[in-house]
Order: sequence, then structure tokens, then C-alpha cells
Amino acid sequence: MKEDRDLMQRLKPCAMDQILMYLAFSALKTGGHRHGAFLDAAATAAKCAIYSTYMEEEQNLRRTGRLHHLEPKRVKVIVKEIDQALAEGKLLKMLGSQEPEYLIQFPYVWLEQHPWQAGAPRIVGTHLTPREKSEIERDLPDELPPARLINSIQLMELIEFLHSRSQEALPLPKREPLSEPLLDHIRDRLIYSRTVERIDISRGLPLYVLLKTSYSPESREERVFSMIEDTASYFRLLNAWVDRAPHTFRALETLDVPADQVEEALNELDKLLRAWADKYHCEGSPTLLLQLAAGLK
Amino acid sequence: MKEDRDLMQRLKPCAMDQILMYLAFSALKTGGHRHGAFLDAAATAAKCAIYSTYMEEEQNLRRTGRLHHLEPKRVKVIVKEIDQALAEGKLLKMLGSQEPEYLIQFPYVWLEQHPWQAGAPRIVGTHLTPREKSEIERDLPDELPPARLINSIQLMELIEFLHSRSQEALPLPKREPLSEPLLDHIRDRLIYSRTVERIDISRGLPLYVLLKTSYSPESREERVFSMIEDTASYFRLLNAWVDRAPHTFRALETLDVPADQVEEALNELDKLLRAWADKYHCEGSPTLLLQLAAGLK
DNA sequence: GCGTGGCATTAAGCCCCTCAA
DNA sequence: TTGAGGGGCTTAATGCCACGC
Repeated sequence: MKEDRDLMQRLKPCAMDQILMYLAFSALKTGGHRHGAFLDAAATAAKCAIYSTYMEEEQNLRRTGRLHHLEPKRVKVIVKEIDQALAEGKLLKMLGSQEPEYLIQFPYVWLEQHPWQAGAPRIVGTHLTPREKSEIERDLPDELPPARLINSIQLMELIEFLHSRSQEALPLPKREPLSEPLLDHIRDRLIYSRTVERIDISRGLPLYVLLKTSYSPESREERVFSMIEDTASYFRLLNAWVDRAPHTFRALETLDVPADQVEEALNELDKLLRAWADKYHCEGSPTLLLQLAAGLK
Repeated sequence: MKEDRDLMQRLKPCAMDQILMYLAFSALKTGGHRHGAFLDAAATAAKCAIYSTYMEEEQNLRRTGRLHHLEPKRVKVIVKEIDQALAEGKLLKMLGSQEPEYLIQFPYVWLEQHPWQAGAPRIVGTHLTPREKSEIERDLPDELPPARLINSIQLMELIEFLHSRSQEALPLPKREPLSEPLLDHIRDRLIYSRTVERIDISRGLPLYVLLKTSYSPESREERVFSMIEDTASYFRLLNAWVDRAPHTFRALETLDVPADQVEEALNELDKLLRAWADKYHCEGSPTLLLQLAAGLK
């Protein structure tokens, strides 16, 4: 996190580049999206802009190409792609959610395929001695989800299962096999996010434990989630404000506040907002959305 | 604009994809950045995320590659690139500003190279008859910047000049010649943004007029500028809030307000904010930044 | 485990050209 | 001027393998 902010400060990116960087950090580092997935998503967003220009410019391939500096041929392919997405529901290469599906779904599939009942052994079907098993069980963290331990082959099978399931949505020609680098990537991501943990044993395949019932439900992750949702929503509000849509409002205040009064000021602001909202709230009327963020400059 | 919102509604992108789309619309359609420039900027943002992971993961190429699903070789190239940017100030491929430099600077160069003094003819050095010239001058819009009209060759030379000047910052191997498609792109962008206008004449080269003293100073464009700046800043504030930085605050309120009271409510909110800011403002203390946006859901 | 090297495929960002409607 | 073809070069995303540490 600190690394990220340092990097941003040193590179001095402009506002758009900053937004891109925050997005990249969230998608790649926090969310665990593949590098290629992020590039694809950015390319798809650009395609939407091109498609939109094409429609506004009387469906003129050459002119659209000139306005955005790409080949008319390419514009045509892009327009076709978006058209198919709109008409036939073909999937565009977007991120689709905060985290990749195969990571989100992973704990559920494990819980389903390798369930564990209280009292039963967590480790089954290995060549370990009972003594070794109980030693491992003893060293397990507390409060584990009700799932058995699995070995590295079973882990691979789980990932393979999820991968093929996530590929089902794609048309046959676009499906990609689960390559070894991709498998390693997913495994490492699961470990990195502390969704699973590896237990190396002296001989034979390493074992894996499921640590959490869902991918990344830490409190920090929840805030990251809110950050992205809020920013998208804020972007949308400002977009309406740019077009002078009725009932939109934008404010930006900078004020110097003594350090020992900041908390007090923010608390009061919170109360003011609530009182204001209470005063005007009237169930069933059109819904007004208000977003606010404050912090030291 | 409407086209854009329609498209977003129909594709139902997730929050991250939404942010990318708003960015793409702003960069490509409003700002006039090249398609390739946007892709490069997104790739650069991803590179920063990868670099940051590499530093956090004890400079392990293989592990960084696995965490983000790219080849260690590629990680190495990326790390080197960012390192050079940090150490030697080498330029990364970023957007760099709301609009491309060559568009922003265009009016200034025109004004400098083809200045016009009140009373003098706007059109010089063509083979037009005095009568034709005065007819054209008569039809010109009012309130033009003090610049002479130029023909298409002179326009091309201006663009060439700007292009080569913008390439000076790049190291020799990376410089790209001004291709014809690129020239056409820049010309079309200038016309599209109503910075210049073409005047076709019956025989000979078409003429061009400079319409504005600067690229895109319309009020709408100013709001777009604020939108991007605000969003980047909001993103930063929330980023601090995610890490529970002291003195950060985030609020999100939804309330139902009767349509005929919305304006009143927003006005009151505005006053509340100002009063609150006045109350706590104390010159010379640390600066607190507060951002707020509101609108119908 | 790691870094490094080679080699292959495919897509796509760029450029240039021609011809018919 | 536009759409529809043709051709080209180059980068880079993604994969595989192999060597030496």
C-alpha cells in the first residue's frame, strides 16, 4: 500500500493516469485479476468509446477511425463485436466483478466437494501415519471452515474444475486450456489472499487447508470494495453534473483545520449530514444519492 | 453523451469496468487522445502495479509473474522500465494531461506563426482575387482570435511542427514519424473540437480559420476537467480511508426527497457545508479537503 | 525453489496501396 | 469520400522447454 503511494508520488501522473493507477492496483494487487484481464478490460472500454463515436458520426468507419486514430478495418471489427454483445449477449472481455470468478467461487466448491463434519478427521486418503495426521491436525489454525484438507493434486483438480466451468460461458473457439502458468497463478493467488494455506510434509504431496469460507472477506477488502463502488458512482454523479442534469450537485471545499479539531469537525459534519437527510427524507419519493469524502490534502 | 449512457446501461458493467468506461469516454471522445495512447496508459498503470508487487515480494521475478500471470521475462522488462523512469526520468507512456499536448499547443503556435493585426487582411498569399477574399472575410464568424487564415499545406506544416516538437522529449529510437493517418487524425480532432474550421473554396487549396484561442475552453469542457480531477482526488481520499488513515471520512447517504424539494434541500446542504467550513477554518493549519457529489439515483 | 536463455503462436497496433460505388 | 480488399512490419501476450544455481 505504501509502496503504491510512493510510486504515485514519484511519477506525478495526471488525473486520468492516477485513476488508471488506482484501478490497476485494485484490480491486480487486491482483486487478483490477471494482468491480461486488466488490459482486455481497458481495451474493451476503449472499444465502447469507439462504438459510441461510430454511432454518433453516422456510422462512418473512416471518420470514426480518423477521430480516434485507428484503422477503419479495426473500427469495423470493434463495432461488430459490440453489436453482437448488445444483440446476442455475447460476452465482452471485461473484469466483470471486483475479483475473478474462479477465485470467488473457489471456497464454495471446496466446501462442496470436500466437506468435513465435526468430529471426523480432517485428513483422509493419504499414506500418512495416524500419528503424523494428528500432529498436522493439532497444528491447524482454529476456526477453520468445515472442509477437509486436500493434497496438491486435488487442489489442481479443483482449480481445473472451476476453470472449465468458467469457460463454459465462452464460445468454443475462444476457450483456453488451463495452462500450467495459469494454474500456478491461481494457486498463488489463493495462498496470497490467505484463502488457502499449504502444509509441506516430509514425504509425498503437500497438503492444503481452506482458511476462509469466502475469498477475501477481510475488513480491509470490504473497504476496498466500497472504494471502487463509490468511485464508480461518484464518477457517474459528476458525469450527470457535467451535462447539467437537473438535481445534481457538486461541492469541493478546502479548509485549514487545526489537527486537534479535525475529528471534532468531521463528527459534526457527520451529524449535520444526518440531520439534513432526516429533515428531507420522505419515503417513496425519488431517491437522492449523496457521496462525500474528506481527508488531509 | 446520451449514446454513452445508453451503452453503459445496456452492458451493465461492474464498478471497475464502469470507471474504465468513463475514463475511455473522457480520454478518447472528449479529450481526443489517440486510441493507442489510452491503451498504452492502461498498460503503464498495470506495469506500475506489477512493479509495486515486485518490490513488495522481495524482488522475486518468478513470484511476481505468477501473482499477476505474466512471464518473469516480461516482469523484468517492466521493472527495468519503471526503474529507469524513476531514476533517469525516462518517460512512461501515460496520457500526461486531459488532452494531448499537440492539440493543446496548437492554437498558440498558430497565433505565433500566423499573427493578425486588426485592420490587416486575414487572408494573405493566395491566388484569390480581392473580391473573393473579401467575400470569405465577410462570412467569417465574429470574435476570432488574432490569427490569419492559412491553407491546408500551412495547416499540415503546423501539425508537423507540433508533432516533431512533442517528439523531442522522446529518445531517438522511440520517435515516430508523422504518418498521414496520424496527421488526418489531428486535423479531424481540431475540427471536431471546433478549434479550427475548414473553408472550402472553388479552386485551389482549402483554407482554415482558427476559431478559439485555446483547445476546448468551452464551459462543458471545463466541467469535464473538474470531473476527472475530482474523481482522481476522490479515489485518493477513499484510498486513504481504506487504509484507515487518520482524519479521513467517508459518507454515503441515500434519501427519498420529493421532486419539488430537491433544489431546496441541495441549497440548504450547500449552506450547511459553507457554514461548517467557515466555523472550523483556521488559516495556516493543515488543509482538509472535502468532496461531495449528489444526484438522483 | 530461482534467474536466464531460446523458440513458437497469435493478435493487434501501426503503415502503405488499389479499386469500385 | 467511403467501403472493401490487398499487402507489410513490429510488439507483446501467452505458452513451452531447458540449463545452471
